[in-house]
Amino acid sequence: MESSFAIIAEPNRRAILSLLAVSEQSVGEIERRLRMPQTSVSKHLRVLRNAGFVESRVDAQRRLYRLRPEPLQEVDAWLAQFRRFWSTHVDALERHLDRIAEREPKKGKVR
Amino acid sequence: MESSFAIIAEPNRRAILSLLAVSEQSVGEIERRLRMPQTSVSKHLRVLRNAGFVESRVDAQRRLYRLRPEPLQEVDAWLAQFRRFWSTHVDALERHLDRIAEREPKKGKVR
DNA sequence: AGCGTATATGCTCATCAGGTCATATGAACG
DNA sequence: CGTTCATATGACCTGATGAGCATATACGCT
Repeated sequence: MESSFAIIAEPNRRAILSLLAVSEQSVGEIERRLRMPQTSVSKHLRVLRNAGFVESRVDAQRRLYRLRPEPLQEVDAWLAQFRRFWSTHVDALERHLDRIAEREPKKGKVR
Repeated sequence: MESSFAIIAEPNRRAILSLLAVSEQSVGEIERRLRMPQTSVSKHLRVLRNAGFVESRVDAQRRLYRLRPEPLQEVDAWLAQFRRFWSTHVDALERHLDRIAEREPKKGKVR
């Protein structure tokens, strides 16, 4: 389970991360909110901790988990190479639509 | 193989996507550039096409593959919920360091 | 038609990850 | 100190998936 991408491939882990994005949570809280067996929550948290996505803090018998930003930033960095492509793609689409609009001004459907 | 996240969990598929981010490529070109067996490239491309990451165009015996933006944008949208957290986290860290610096000016270790 | 090139598909195998159940650890509190 | 609450860990099973190999399809050229 090396890459950060593999970690967030799992839907339950994404749900946990989304929860933690709001605020620090205990295992029990996650368990209740996601209606997921405690043992499963603990295992996913372990994976997330090993991969650096979360860190835990002890509060009596509870462990409070909070997010750590680095791995998600890594994913974000990988996505960056495609952002350039998105805009040019959108531009191309717009130009395409413009061409159609110029060539076929028959239908007056344009508001 | 539902989610876009599962698709990009595979390293070879990420490599293919990165290649296509530069420009349209044929299967053979991908095969050579990534030094990956053709049959494997074709299979990954199939997965990518089914998930909407790429589309193909026919050029004689070749198939030219190009990127499609939507699924990656979906991933980007999911990441958005954490961006807020990144900045506040950096701020918190800075405030924390500031507090330490003010409270413990004993050790002259600070440059 | 026949051959070479380019790509796709089907099959088998091995691996791995997640769910579940049982159980262990560990702290709080009477 | 024994019980209860909160969390972690280990074992087993099962399903999914990627690699590799063989083969199929399809186009172009002579």
